[in-house]
Amino acid sequence: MAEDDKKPYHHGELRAALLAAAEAALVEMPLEAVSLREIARRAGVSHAAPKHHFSTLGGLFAEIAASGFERFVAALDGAADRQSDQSPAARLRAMARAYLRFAAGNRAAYALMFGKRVEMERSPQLTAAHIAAWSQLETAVAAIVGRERAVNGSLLVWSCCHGMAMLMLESQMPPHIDPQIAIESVTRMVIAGLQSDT
Amino acid sequence: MAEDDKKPYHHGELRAALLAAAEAALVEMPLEAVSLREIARRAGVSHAAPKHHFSTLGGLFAEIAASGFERFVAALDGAADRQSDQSPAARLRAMARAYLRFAAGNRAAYALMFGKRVEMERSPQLTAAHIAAWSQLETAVAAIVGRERAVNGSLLVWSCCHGMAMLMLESQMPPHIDPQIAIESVTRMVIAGLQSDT
DNA sequence: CTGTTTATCTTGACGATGTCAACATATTTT
DNA sequence: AAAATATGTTGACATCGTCAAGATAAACAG
Repeated sequence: MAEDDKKPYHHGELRAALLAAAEAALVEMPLEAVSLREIARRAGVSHAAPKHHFSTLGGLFAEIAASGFERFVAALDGAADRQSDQSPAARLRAMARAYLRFAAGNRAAYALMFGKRVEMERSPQLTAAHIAAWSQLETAVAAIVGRERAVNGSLLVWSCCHGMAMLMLESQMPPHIDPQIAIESVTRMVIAGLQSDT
Repeated sequence: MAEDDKKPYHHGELRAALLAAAEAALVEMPLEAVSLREIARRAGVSHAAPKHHFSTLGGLFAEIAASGFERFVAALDGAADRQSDQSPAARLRAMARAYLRFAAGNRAAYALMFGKRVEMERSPQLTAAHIAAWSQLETAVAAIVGRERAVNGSLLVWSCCHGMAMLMLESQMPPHIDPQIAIESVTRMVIAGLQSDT
């Protein structure tokens, strides 16, 4: 109902508009180049307008990271649920695939979620989401190797997924590798490593 | 022989001093906070002095990344050589350990080497070092699984190491995990995954 | 040894940034 | 309707990277 207003002094939905503008900017330019002023510019407001909605640029980014975490956890949960009739190993593989698909499809959010740009400690919501994601994974791993080895096992899985995601996002993977095939192959080997004894 | 000079107009070793100041700054403050002016300040010169030695801040960082790569490749090579009488798997594990030790002991260099802060494409030397590191790893993996599977295998190892290194450096590992034990456990599982069939 | 050229460093400037304070305008509450 | 509050705008400040112009020392030519 507010799409055709010329230029109302009050935007009305500025908070949401800023988040949208930020996400749009984040797909078009590198993270470091996204400034508060740039976001304000894209939203069509003055450079200081965001102050009333986000105390700082980090705060805005933290909000994007938080919503990213929500979708992330949901994606992993969904992937596992869709395989609930399969073996624990199949469920874990589905989660790993979902992990990498999320990273590829939400590059900016992923970078904010796992980068140092937003300081996790500042937002209890963020740390909670982070821990939730971890224990989600740990549960899936425990179904395969038992609770005893779940800690180190989930670290293995997480490291692999995170590392691969980072290599992809920062385009540092060897160019001759097909991501799809690589994902299948690597997830298979990771699970084999999990299931090995010792 | 030049440590006690008062304030010679010409520094004499400014290029080296700037690199040293940058590395010092990088261990004391987050990467994004390290500015050219801060580096100049630490070196005791004016804010524009670095211009004559490094065209840009990125250029200075690129140099640090390049020297980091040299030490990195040497560390991996050395670790493998020291195990030359052991099995290929033992050699690869030694390399993985060396990888993570390097990351932990050269946080700033590692971040610059594998982050987006310095654009690899700009320096042929950097890309060469990067490729060298990869093929170094690929060779070690090929000794275990054959050349056929070496590509995907080395991606597995690299992803795990890189991911774990990143989690450590950005302090996003679950707090209750002992890094040393984790490294041993994860490298063992990774190699088991490599050796699994299919 | 003297004069000139060259490399290095300083100073001052520009536009851009994040953030704050002061002011303007709209919405909500009283 | 008036007052209080929320949400914009404008202007300022310090800091940043970078450039251009001047200052100073070193290297070099004769």
